[in-house]
Amino acid sequence: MSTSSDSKTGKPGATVREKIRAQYAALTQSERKFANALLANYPAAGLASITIVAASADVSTPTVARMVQKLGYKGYPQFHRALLRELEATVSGPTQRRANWASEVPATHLLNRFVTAIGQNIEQTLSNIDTTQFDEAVQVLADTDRRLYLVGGRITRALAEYAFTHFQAVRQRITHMTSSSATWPHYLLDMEAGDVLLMFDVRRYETNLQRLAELAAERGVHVILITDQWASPVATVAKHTFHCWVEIPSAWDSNISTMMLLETLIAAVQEENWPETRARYERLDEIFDAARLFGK
Amino acid sequence: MSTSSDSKTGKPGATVREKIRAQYAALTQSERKFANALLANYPAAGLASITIVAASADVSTPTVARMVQKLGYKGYPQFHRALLRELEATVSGPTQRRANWASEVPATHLLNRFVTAIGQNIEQTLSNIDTTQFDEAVQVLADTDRRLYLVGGRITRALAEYAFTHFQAVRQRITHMTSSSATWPHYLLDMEAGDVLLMFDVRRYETNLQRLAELAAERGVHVILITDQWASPVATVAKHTFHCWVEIPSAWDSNISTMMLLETLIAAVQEENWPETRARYERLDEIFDAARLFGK
DNA sequence: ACCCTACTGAATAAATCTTTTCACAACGGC
DNA sequence: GCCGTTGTGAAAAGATTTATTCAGTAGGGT
Repeated sequence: MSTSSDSKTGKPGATVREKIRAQYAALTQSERKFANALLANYPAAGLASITIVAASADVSTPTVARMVQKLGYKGYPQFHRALLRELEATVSGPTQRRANWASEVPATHLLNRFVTAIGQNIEQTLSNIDTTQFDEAVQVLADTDRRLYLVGGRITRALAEYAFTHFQAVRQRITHMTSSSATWPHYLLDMEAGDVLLMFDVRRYETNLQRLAELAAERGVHVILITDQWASPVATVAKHTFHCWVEIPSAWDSNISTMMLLETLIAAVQEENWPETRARYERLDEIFDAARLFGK
Repeated sequence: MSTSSDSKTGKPGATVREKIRAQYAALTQSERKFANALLANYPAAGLASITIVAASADVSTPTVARMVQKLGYKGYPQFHRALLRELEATVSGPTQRRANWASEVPATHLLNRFVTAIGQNIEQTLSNIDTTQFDEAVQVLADTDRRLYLVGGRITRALAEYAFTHFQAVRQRITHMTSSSATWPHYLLDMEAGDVLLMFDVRRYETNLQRLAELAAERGVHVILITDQWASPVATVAKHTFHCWVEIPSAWDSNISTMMLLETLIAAVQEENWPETRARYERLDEIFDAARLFGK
């Protein structure tokens, strides 16, 4: 469908938004700055004069002028008119309220049903988090005197993996326990009282994980559990439990809210000890740069 | 606060529409002509230059200038700004609804700042998805005549992993290309024209992935790219590209919107061929049950 | 018919916006 | 490290817009 010439100038009838998307790769840094500002407040952020619009995106007027030409408009006034025509069409259309979304995604489209469900899940999850518990868990996770173990179930293994990659950038002494439960006894052997086990367990709950949590708890390990709204049996031995709403119109469960909680935990741990984290990031960058040269 | 002039010009905070209604009796014939044109196409008919706006209402510019002063604005530019602010408020309506997610969590708490950012990312991502492209990509991903390869970068490997686990439940002939690029040539060897490569690449973009995408594309492989708002260089060879907004108040990028897009794709592929998928889920359950007995 | 008042838009001057040019800065390749 | 390329914004020239003035016109009252 999409030909190469389209990607240069965009279809004549395309919306400004579409044109920006089509051209995004070809935009320079400042131009993207403006593009982002416009997309973030579309179309209002493009309906003032070029001077004002440029100033509020914190770029110069020539940058805006150049960009609209890249998008295929002869000049700023033409671009302005295009936005206005779009606005006119949108407002006179039936779905005035959700103009921003509805303009491109029909309400009945799977995308929209899905995002609505996810929004509800996030809302539910958030309103069921006890900030005190959250802050406590963050303290524990940020404490490098404790070794941190990560483990997930069949589906949530990917989340544990994600957690591992990010926590690795933030702190040391982390272990991702592979999913194969056959190897778990070896890890248990090394766990000490005070160590932390961050565990993901959503339905269908796995007996293996429960057994692991029990054994760890017996050894004085601090178990933090991220589970679903119905709560894994692991909750009985966990010191901190977080519930994530996961239902979506589908045969399986969504892990968006789970991931949201995870990312927030990571961000909080990172903030907890920012100077050290920052130093780690810098060193990490250096090493990646070195590795890149390596590969060449 | 309320002066006698308010009764003439309307309350300071009133919308332009309200001000026009309030002043309508005091307007002259030509001014009403313009007022009607504006109300009929609100607010677009007031967002161009005074010259254009006057011409399309078939009145003179002084008429418009006089009228906006009657409404209480110092001049046309101020009137223009007022309309723009209204538009902004309308369009950002759904965003403000997100503020209610806050529930009990204090507004300044990291959780809240984070969730707000994520909400914006999801919204941005959604409004930048072309449903046609989305539907096309789903068709391709659901086609089991094509072999499906999955690959991610350093961070997004976990997403590829997640995609693999779920796609496995939905369809056959899938391969998760491990992150170690040393093994990629073997996979490339087996790729045929028409096969699909679903690739995750968010900044910092990896040269390896770009090279892989190029080689695959040369062999006629259909590359589907999930990237960030700044677009990975892979986009140039990808048949379908999806942009996910990933910025959060943190040193790293959020992959919530990425994951949302992924889950939606999986759900769509699943719906595409529901009877078969359902049968697979049932058999999968049986096998898990059998495996459970196994382990005891 | 006459005047008076209020309204309207052509014309204009001032202000603002738009575009282009150009010099400098940042980056990547050699 | 150097050089060519590319990106960026200050500045100025050119175009447009805005506000005002003012002459002409329409309508209502006497």
